[in-house]
Amino acid sequence: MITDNNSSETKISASRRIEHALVDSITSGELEPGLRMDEIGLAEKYGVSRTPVREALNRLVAQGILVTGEKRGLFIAEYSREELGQIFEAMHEIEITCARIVSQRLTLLTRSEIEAAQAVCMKAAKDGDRKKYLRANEAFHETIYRATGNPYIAEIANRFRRRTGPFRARRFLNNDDLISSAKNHENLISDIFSENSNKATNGMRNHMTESFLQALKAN
Amino acid sequence: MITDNNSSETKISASRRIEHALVDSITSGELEPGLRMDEIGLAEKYGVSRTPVREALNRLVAQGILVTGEKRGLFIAEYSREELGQIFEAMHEIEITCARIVSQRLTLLTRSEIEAAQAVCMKAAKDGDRKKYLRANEAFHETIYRATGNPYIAEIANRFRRRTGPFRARRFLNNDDLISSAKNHENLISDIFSENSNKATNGMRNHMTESFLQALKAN
DNA sequence: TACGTATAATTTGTATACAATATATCGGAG
DNA sequence: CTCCGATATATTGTATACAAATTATACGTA
Repeated sequence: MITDNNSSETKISASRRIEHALVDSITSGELEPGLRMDEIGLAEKYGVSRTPVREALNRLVAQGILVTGEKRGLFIAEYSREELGQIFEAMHEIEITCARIVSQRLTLLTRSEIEAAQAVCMKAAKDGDRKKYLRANEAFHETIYRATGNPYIAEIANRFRRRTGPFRARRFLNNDDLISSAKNHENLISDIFSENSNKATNGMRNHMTESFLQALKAN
Repeated sequence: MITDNNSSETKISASRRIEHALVDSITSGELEPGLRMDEIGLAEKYGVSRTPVREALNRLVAQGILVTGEKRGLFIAEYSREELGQIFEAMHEIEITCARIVSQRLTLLTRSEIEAAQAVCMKAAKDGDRKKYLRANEAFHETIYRATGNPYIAEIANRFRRRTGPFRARRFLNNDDLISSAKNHENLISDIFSENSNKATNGMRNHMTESFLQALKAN
């Protein structure tokens, strides 16, 4: 959902605020998959009534971040090994498509943005700042999505990233993992910047395969 | 959103009922893009209060079927020529991905299902039953999505189909258009059934290009 | 003790109320 | 006659209330 522009001075409704807060907590892995979302508890926590909480939860369900389980209530989506394989495959395919498109449509601006995003990743990795790296890594991939010039494709890719967030977050255990991930980006970038569709496709394929393997190990 | 199983004897909430009714009316082109969704009007029409209507509308927004316009209120999404190009490109890429995956994973069951779906299309086309053909065509594509064996990819594809529904619906003007579309399916099927990824990719590419051209003409 | 049943406590879905805000209508000044 | 501003109207977002349905608890019986 093509989120709202500039955060500054935009009057934001309680339901949006809660939605964003929850997406943040969930994708970062702070709230664990399987956890039940308690309407009343959330309402109290955010100092509002159930109504805006329900709106927020509804939107998260539509995004696949929450699901209705066996019991009553909404739960943070959790996936069996097989489902995890499927959802990563889907993300994989979208990412590859993005990489191919970007490699065909590079501009000075998009090249710069991608390099800038990568610089932030590298710095966070070298500083050993795990939390910062997680954010920078997400931003890096989002930059690639945007560089397709197609907001609809970018949105799909972002949604998959949000849904798989909690499972990917677990994989960065030590500082070497961060460095290794950032180095991977370098290869990916050079494949995309080659403006060769096949190279870009394979570059992203490798990057995602790597990423998936580590996620599988960690789950 | 992986809709609820068997329609029979499933107790369905008012908000779901309204959501489904609206999705139906919108994707079939019955309600035109740009139309404003009036909460109060809908509440009266369906004999409920604003609350369930709002829930339904919220979900449609999350699916990109409704958008917030300049003025107050929610509107059926309408797209500029450029946006239409982008959204069709996105759908195009997903469909191609589906076709490739299906061609690599055909089973006796999925082959049969695809052929059965096509038979329904052909019959509707020959009968000149436009409304029936529209439904059969959607079902045909959905069958292909499901044949990927990956519900997450299938869901994405279905969502794009719903979003572009109103624009594709316009293109079938006379009976020849129906026949022509159904014949196109035959080629697509033989490309997919060849179990050759490249053939399947190109087959779907051609099919979608054709479809997009006609949609552009009609919009 | 284990099971089934009645009762209590939660929880969901919907209705209604209301304040805040955006849009429309109207009237007057230039 | 056109533009501006004040007032009226409509609409959104949120709060609260409540019935229906689900889940948990307690109790009695075999």
